[in-house]
Amino acid sequence: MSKGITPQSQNYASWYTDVVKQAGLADYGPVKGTMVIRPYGFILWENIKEPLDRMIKETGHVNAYFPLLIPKSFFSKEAEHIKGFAKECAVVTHTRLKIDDEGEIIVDPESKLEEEVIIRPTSETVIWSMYKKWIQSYRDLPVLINQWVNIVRWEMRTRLFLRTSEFLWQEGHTAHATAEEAEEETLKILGLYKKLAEEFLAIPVLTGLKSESEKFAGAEQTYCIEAMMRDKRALQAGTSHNLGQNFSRAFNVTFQNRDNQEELVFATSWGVSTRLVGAVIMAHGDDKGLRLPPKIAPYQVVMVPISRDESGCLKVRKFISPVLDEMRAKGVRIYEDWSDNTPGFKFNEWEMKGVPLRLEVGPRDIEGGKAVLVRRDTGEKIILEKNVLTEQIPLLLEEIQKGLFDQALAFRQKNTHTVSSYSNFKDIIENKGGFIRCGWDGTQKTEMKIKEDTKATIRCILYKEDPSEMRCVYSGNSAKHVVIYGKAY
RNA sequence: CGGGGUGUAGCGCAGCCCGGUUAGCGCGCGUCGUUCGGGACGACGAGGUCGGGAGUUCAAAUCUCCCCACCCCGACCA
Repeated sequence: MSKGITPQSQNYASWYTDVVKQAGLADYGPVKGTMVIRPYGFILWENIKEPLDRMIKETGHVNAYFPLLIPKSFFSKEAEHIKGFAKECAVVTHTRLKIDDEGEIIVDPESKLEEEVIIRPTSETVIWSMYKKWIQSYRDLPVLINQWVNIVRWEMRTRLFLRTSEFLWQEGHTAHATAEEAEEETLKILGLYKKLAEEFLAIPVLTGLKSESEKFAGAEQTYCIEAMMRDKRALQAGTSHNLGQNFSRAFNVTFQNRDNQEELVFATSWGVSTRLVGAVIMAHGDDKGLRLPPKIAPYQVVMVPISRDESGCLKVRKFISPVLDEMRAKGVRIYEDWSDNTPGFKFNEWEMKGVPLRLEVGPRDIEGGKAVLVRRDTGEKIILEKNVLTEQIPLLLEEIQKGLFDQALAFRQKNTHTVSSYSNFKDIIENKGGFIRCGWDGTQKTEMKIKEDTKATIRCILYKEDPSEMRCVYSGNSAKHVVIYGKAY
């Protein structure tokens, strides 16, 4: 247990906030619902972005930038879309301030906009207004554009990284000539997201389809990656939508096909956000703080010198610097903590910050030509000869990466229950928590009833699994889908 | 928007009932010294419109009224 961090078992929500603040990841901004991402948190986000951006580009997409401000009228074009987002749109109504007679700064009533603009809660509408201009022929397709931007969705209740009024994300918007191609794109991106989560964030995810009530406003189908946090709740970590022709119809985006016929284009959109940082925190963190996967950790190794005085520091430096230089040349991210805190303080501090490996170098090590390594994932202490460090540390980092994934996977498996009776379902949701795998008759009525009873929702439909042997856990009718139920963030 | 609560140093709080010295404590912060293999210690020090306004009073952090802000719990969301 760590000083100043509420244990997970006592209050998971407090644990989360404590860790985010004390590890220096983020802080609350001055406007309710806003978040300041501090450098340590931002490096983490950059390290998540970097591999995803690379994968997005490798699959033929290009980055661009569309404006933050969107005419209000655009939102009325797609009926479902506006229904979904209307309640959380920030609206710009005026363009300037002025100083009134009492010296107070007020909104200048004379600067009221003719047409109000909204701050993007997502960019489908602006993007499709532009695609209309750019797409005429099948030769213009596909359009494969992504953007890394901030968006605003006005929220009542906020939690750092998980739910804030403004957040950062990546949103891809593609246009295709056929429905098949759009579906293929939607799934391709889902695959990238899964790969990002599992290979880089070390978070195992389920992939599936959202139910009608949970899908994106304006989509035909929403695919998602869903992860289990350490409090056994589900976190939607990414979504990929097949928008069909809904937006091309709303914005009248057509193209001429090879047969000289006019057709509406097919669309997709997909995104992951800074919420992934929250996912990393909650999928791996323990009572000591963060546990970061080496691939995305801001620092992979922290070197803590143990020394009595200045000359001791010098000896440490002389002993270990060549090793550190060599590792840096191999691309290992290393932080050397020369601050004048005590070693014990530093151990706790860097454990809280989740650094995968700690390297301790003190007089005893120098004398024996060794160094002490401590793994953050297992707490295991390893003493190694100095001359094998450069070779061993990268291997250990790989092991830790894998170790975190394996732990998370084992945890999810242990907490996923296949059930066939509703009483069993309720018992597990109330008393044990976790994911429930069961049959669903596909009706909205069943979905609503279960939500009312238990607050659990369908996290995803396992569309690849065959439901023919199953019955609906609620109605007892033959199951239309195999689904995963859980309480969600 | 309905219910509950809190505003006092950077953070966390005590003091308020029952008005009365110079408003206090812990952490943090600064300087110096001793320390340093699991959250060190000592000395000295800096830091306050007591959320804001009005009122009662010889006297208000403390009593009265108004306002403001934020937090927690219930209907939405990546």
